[in-house]
Amino acid sequence: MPNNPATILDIAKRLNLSKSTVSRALRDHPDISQTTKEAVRRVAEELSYMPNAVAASFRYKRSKVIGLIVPQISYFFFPSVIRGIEEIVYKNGYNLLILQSNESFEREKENLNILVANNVEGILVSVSRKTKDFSHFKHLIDRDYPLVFFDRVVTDLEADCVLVDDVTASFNAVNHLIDRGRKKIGICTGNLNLLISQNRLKGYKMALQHRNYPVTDDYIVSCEWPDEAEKRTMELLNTANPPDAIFAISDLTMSGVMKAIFRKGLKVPEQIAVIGFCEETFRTMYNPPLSVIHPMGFEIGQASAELLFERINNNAREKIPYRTVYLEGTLEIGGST
Amino acid sequence: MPNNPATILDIAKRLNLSKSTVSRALRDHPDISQTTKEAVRRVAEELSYMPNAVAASFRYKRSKVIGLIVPQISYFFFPSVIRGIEEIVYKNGYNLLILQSNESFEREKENLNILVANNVEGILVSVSRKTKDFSHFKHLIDRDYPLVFFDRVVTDLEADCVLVDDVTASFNAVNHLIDRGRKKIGICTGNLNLLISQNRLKGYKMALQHRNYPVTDDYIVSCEWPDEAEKRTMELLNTANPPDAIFAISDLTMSGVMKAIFRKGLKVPEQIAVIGFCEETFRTMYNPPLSVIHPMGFEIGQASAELLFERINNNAREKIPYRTVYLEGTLEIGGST
DNA sequence: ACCGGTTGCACAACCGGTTGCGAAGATAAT
DNA sequence: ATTATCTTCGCAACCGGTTGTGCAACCGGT
Repeated sequence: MPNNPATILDIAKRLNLSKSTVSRALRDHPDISQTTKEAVRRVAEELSYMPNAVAASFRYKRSKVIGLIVPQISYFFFPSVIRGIEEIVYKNGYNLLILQSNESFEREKENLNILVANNVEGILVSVSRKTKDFSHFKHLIDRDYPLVFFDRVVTDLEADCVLVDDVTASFNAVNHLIDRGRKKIGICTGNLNLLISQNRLKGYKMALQHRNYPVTDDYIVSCEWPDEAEKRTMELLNTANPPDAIFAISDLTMSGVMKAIFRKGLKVPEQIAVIGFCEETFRTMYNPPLSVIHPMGFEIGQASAELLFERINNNAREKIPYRTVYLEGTLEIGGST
Repeated sequence: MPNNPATILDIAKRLNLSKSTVSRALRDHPDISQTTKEAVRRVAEELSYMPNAVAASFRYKRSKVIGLIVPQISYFFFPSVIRGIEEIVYKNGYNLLILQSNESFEREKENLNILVANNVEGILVSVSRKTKDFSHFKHLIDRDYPLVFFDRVVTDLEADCVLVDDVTASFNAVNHLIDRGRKKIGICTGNLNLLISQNRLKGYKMALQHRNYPVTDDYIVSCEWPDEAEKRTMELLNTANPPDAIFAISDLTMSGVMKAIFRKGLKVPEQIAVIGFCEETFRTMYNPPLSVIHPMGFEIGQASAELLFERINNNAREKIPYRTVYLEGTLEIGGST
């Protein structure tokens, strides 16, 4: 049983005015007299009129909404990103439509369709780990649809991207572990389909090679979920020659790593050191607070939204060239190394 | 620089057909011949046609979108709720528009306007802790706009609500602490403007009275954010007669409580016991895993969405009476008590 | 040849807000 | 009094997809 919200026409009828006059009165158009404006506003209030944004955006293609697709809203990274995005979005007078792909390629494609079908003026995406085919994005980019990738960006596609310099940050993190005297350093990485996982693994390997440490697959575990991270880390800890330090590439993997360490009863950092990409809220949940690389969630959100608005607001004839923004993921030393 | 997406008219022109025929062909209407349907589908593919959902929803008021307003997407409770909601929403062929109020009354009102202005067919809300005036909700409910409150529900307003039986669950939690021999039980609660905080405090007090324990304000700390929870808990722990157990009413407060305990260097559960409303992912992040009351996030999400769809799909003449669904927050004993 | 029924499609209205254009009435300038 | 200008507002089109209605063309039966 829906409702009959008052329209602009209801106001017009009450005052024996035309639609256009009411519309202009509400938008404070100079053509309309002060008395009429006041009358219109009074009746609007009386009928508790609420403008139907869809009608206007439908006609003029300015929905004032931008869309966001994230793999999932859990833990602390993506919520931080969202806060960063919201800040910029609200500042520009826009609103944000949030969708989760739940790490599903199909859901991601469908979400993209939903956003386009709903006339959003631009889209921010962090791709799902299942996504190997990027044609659904390419279609939009080819049409100059404003689109910015962040964190989990895509390869082989000309587009705006915002991410931390993963290789360098990982290099620094592992270097730090070596500085602290760790000899056997493991890595708990995510799905290697993702560029971000590849790059963080690359930084890890580079650091080992740089310090003339051996690189062995035995110390590399790759996992999709915290459960799996816990399981694989536990297997690693149970080997004859377990690592004395672990680098976790995200808060999800870190969560699994820490669970395994807890269950194994190891002392951090005495028996095993731990470092990873973790937001402040997350790192301080542990005792002692973890040593981390700051994943820059908030800043990534801000930067992505800013890039997007540059594209949205670009009325110039010439196209903005595609840009990639790298943020520096700084090291924060806690008690876990 | 926007784009010119293909419309149904472009397809019609190419094939010398009318708009209506193309529309019906795409929707597989029986009136249209198989050959025409195939031709339409071929051209649609060729032009990479994407239907403009706004146009249709604008005309027929069936946007197939429902809106969600949460205070914030952090920690683990609301993400769980969102997963529960999504399950039901997708099953019904709808989509979900997520907005954060960021605990701001103004933002909440604005978000509500945005959702209505965007023709969502129903709204799910967990109110901000700043909200004391509920007239913005009342306007909608009076118009039979489908609206369901969950978790942080409202008082003095006839509406559908979904929440855990907070009084009973809290009663059980504190009872459990007493069973474990704790004598001085503190509570870290949230903003007492919220009914949920009031009820959880009520359950706490009832349990103490039930077991003939004194109820003193000295053991009651109320806080808005994890930072504040940490600070207030620390103050409590530093008093001459600190509690030997703390009941935290949410994962946010629990996070602060645990930080204070860590900083104070207390052993859990030897020196201090801890229990609270925490999702599984959160409770197992600690070592040992916490004793908790299951906050039923996923189930709350499911139940709220189901109530909402009952209202959305109700074409009957008579109105559905408002219902309140209570879920049981079961106790899960971990190592913290 | 006539009639009833079916098939396949076109026409036009509709949703609500915005805006270009035009026009009536008031006022000012000549 | 006539013309030019300004003020204030109405008319109608538009956005894109959906659907009620209508109507040719065709088919089969008598």
